[in-house]
Amino acid sequence: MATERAGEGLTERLQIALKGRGQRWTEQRQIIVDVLAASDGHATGAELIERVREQDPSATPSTVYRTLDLLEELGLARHHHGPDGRETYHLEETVEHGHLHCRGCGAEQELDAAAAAPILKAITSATGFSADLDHLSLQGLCAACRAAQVS
Amino acid sequence: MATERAGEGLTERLQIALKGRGQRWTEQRQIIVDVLAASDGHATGAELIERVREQDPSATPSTVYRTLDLLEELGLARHHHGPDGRETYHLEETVEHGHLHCRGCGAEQELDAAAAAPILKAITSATGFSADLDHLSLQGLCAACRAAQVS
DNA sequence: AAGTCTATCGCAACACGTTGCAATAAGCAT
DNA sequence: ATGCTTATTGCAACGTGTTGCGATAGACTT
Repeated sequence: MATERAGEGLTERLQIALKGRGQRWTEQRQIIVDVLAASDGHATGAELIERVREQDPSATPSTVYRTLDLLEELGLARHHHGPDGRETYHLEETVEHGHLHCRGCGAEQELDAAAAAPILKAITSATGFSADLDHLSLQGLCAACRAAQVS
Repeated sequence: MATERAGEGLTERLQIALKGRGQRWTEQRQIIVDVLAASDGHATGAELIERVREQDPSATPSTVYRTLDLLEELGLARHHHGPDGRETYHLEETVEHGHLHCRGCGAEQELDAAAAAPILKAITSATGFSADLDHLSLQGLCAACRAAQVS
């Protein structure tokens, strides 16, 4: 039961993708991918750095952020911005999804692809824009808070 | 035509609102409101600070950000996060609107209330969530880039 | 196996935004 | 006008994320 090691398939995919771009596979990148795989769901940059440092205290923020950027370029990871502008990262394996932040109760809901489909469709027909679900981060009032406020 | 001075009505509204909350009207706040009014459209925190400093070199970032937060609490200003997580602020007088960032060409479109209406409606019916248009910041591909990429 | 090229790393400095605290000054009461 | 209360300010330090640069070390060639 590998709780720390990313699936061999993922590592392999990465090595191949990197080689194809003339880039290199390093111990650090293995650790960062592992950490990202182990923290399924979301993790902020700071959390990821902390966890990477547990395995390799010599790791620095710049390396972690640069690797995250690289993983995004390769389509293996994504990030989005929370309501406070901070970033959270997750592996692309995670189902693509959006986020809803309620400014009333602070709750955060996820928005899966099925629920988002009509929204994305409305966006496209209103604007011609094809929006990325993974960057869709809405703020507003959830149903409960709305009911409470209407009074 | 006052390009630097916020409308007297606005200033008055502010003074009254502040007094009602046991808070104070200061020179700094006047300057910040003026700057915000003069930079119609959007301005980042850093830009606002710079412009405030032109009028009062002793102003500090903390004061500017705290005042912006205050203006938001009073419903006079808003901020939203760009695709890089940085913030942009604008007066509430500005028409409420959302933003569309194209990851292909980097273009930024505004989304006015009329165009957004069906989108907000779709969000509500899919999730029960009542989304804030001013925080609606989408990323994706604009129509032109989509056409170019489909090739 | 040794050498070469250059991607990656660690470091240090920067940029934006936030927070705690002591000094200042706004607004009220006398 | 003078003093009092406390909101506001400036400062300094911190947190997150980014960037430039010299040193390190992968991967390939010979």
